[in-house]
Amino acid sequence: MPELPEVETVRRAIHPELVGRRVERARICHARTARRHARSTDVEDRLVGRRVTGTDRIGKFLILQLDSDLAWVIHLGMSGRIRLVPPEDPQEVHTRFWAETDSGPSLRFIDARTFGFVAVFTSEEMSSSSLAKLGPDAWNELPSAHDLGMRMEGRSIAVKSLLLDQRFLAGLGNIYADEVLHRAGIHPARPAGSLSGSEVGMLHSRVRPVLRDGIRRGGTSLDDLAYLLPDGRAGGFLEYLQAYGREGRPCRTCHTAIRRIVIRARSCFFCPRCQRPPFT
DNA sequence: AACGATCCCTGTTGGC
DNA sequence: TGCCAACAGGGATCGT
Repeated sequence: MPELPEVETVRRAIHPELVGRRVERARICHARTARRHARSTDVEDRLVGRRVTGTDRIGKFLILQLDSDLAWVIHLGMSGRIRLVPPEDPQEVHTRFWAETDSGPSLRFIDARTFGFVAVFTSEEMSSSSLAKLGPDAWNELPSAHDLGMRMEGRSIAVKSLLLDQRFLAGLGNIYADEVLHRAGIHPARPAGSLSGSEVGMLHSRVRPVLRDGIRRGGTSLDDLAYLLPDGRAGGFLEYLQAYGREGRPCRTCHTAIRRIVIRARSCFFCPRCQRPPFT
């Protein structure tokens, strides 16, 4: 699934291709993809004629800054994919949005399950949108271990669920949360407030290295349906995962079989030996 | 405020 | 081989 490393990979790939380009044509092909606006044409009308001045990312939200103080916001959801292609390339199935630039590549948004969206926000709309509720970015603004510990204190919620809460920390999804917990040796069902100081320190210390490794490999491409790089290649982090999707396979540290449990309707993969369960 | 449950959506998978 | 229910999951929303 596209999480922080995947979105960051996309951002880095499209930055040199799109910054400075002007949008000449834009089309929402599936109304749900523009659901943050009253009408699909709001997205199209606001985009056409605008120039891309920069790129940004907050958590899993990709932001293309535009002139006229507008922000082009794209969320990949769970099956979203951004392609940069020559305008004459045939359209892929499940193309939900496209934009053509002046003498540059076309951006295509392909999203089979339509959990993703495309929006163009004014700065006022940005500050009242869901982006304003995001917690610190797990890559660019990771709080200190002390700060994280303070915010976990007294919380009964499973630490895995808290890591998925984008208001707590923005950018981790199901894959990277499991990877962080495995590398930190912490069981996903542990109440967040039950972690010792040194456990919070371990957790904190694994966040950026896991994200860094994911970004280095171009993210995780799970299957044909989901995330790919903008040039169509698959990300290479799948074979480096230690926990996610590895049920029954040996832990890379201790060779114990990885287990799968469900917490809050989310799969959690963990090593029962390296990640000790909570006392109950 | 904190937390859990439910819904959205559709390609894939597994059971019969 | 064909059919269909179950499954996957980020974020919004609602109930307790």
